[in-house]
Amino acid sequence: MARARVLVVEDAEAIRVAVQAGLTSAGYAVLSKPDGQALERDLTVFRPDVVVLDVMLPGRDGFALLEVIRRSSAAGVVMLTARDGVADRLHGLTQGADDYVVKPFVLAELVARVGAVLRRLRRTPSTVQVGDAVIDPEAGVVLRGEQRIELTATEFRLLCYLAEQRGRVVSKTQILTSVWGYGDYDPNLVEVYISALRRKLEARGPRLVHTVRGLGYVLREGEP
Amino acid sequence: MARARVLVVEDAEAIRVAVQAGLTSAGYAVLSKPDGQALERDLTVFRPDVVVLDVMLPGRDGFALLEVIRRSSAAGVVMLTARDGVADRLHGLTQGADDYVVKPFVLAELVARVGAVLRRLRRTPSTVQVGDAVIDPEAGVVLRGEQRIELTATEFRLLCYLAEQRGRVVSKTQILTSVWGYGDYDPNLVEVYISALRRKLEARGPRLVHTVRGLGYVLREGEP
DNA sequence: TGCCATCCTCAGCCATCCTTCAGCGCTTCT
DNA sequence: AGAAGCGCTGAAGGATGGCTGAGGATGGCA
Repeated sequence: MARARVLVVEDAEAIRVAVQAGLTSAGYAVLSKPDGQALERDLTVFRPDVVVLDVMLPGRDGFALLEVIRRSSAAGVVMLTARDGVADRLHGLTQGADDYVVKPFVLAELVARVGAVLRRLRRTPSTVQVGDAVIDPEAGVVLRGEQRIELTATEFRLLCYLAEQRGRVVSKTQILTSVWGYGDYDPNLVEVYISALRRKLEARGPRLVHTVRGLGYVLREGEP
Repeated sequence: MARARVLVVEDAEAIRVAVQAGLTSAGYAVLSKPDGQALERDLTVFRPDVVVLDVMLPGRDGFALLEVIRRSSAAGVVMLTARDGVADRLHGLTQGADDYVVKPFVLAELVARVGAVLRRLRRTPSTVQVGDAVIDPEAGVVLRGEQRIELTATEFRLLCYLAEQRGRVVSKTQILTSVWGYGDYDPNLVEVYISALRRKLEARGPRLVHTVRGLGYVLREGEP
């Protein structure tokens, strides 16, 4: 099942860590940042479905970032504000935030609000996550941590197939017919491409494509 | 643009009158009722864009009415609740209210929230921004930084399609059917127009139309 | 009618990718 | 221990996909 992605921008580390933990255990893929420094990059690379945004930030403040988000993505925005005044709450909503939470807040409430915004946007995330790798077949993007991985078309199709079947062992024959179509191909072709895929995907990080000798390959994190 | 319609369901007359006055002077067309008796009828006849709904009502309560609204209309819902507990707030959001206001509330805040919900529902960004480029399909204008870019009709339609699908890889076939319609066209046609588009759009500035070999093209800023 | 901008086709060039092959290491079976 | 089987990887050619300049066809406009 594909997970929705949430980007958290919050400078207070205690809160950031807590929010990350809460959202992660609620089943979201979370990326958290202490500031909006690389916001544009994060929006285009990580492509969050929802951004949780602190109002008070070093550098550009939350409202400035909100405008950036609105213009260059379709993500929902939940703002965090320490200021309780009606004026600020109005400001946040008027500027076009989808929702806001006043600090201090109950973690469960933030999680519920993120969920509500997602439901409202009726986003159906298409990405697959395995360990710290994110595969987005629509966008043609593969991430490992925050790093983009460049793959050729065939490598990408192979990875997408493994991602679709992740956790399941698939034979070379299955892979051949699914990725290369019907035709007379050498099983070694799969080996060659698995090899290339590993070289790129597992350059910095633990193994994700596991060999099951005599049976085939599995995509999953952790031990074979 | 036509005025947005707001239906208010609130049994306390003082509040109902105040809310009606506030929303009316904010430019909305308002219909107010003391209960949800004729709710179905009001939804189909008055066809509100947003319903302001009290949680505590004689007869069916707010949550029951919320379900009715969700089933038989596309209206947004702002709930009014006298109870301040987190449990109820979560309940309201979980049930699918678009927002809620806790009594007693500042009238201006309710108005702002109704406005926010409306904006959210109508969230159709007319312009798309990618990097320092702005594309306005309705106005037929393309900007790169401060500079206007002159495009031919076909180039513009191509760019608009890419902008619509920004961040997503689209194949030449998809582009052909979307921009040129059904017909027998050579995929090279797309290549020719991508080439022309790039010459104009990326004359002064980094690449925005990226080639994904074997898959198609993407419009996005930053790395391929 | 004649001009001009735009649209589409064609063909050559280049870079990259796909596929095959061969050799090596590890595991498993005799 | 030896042989056989399975999987991994580097190298290399041919094949493919993508880019671009040129030119004919089309249609609007004076």
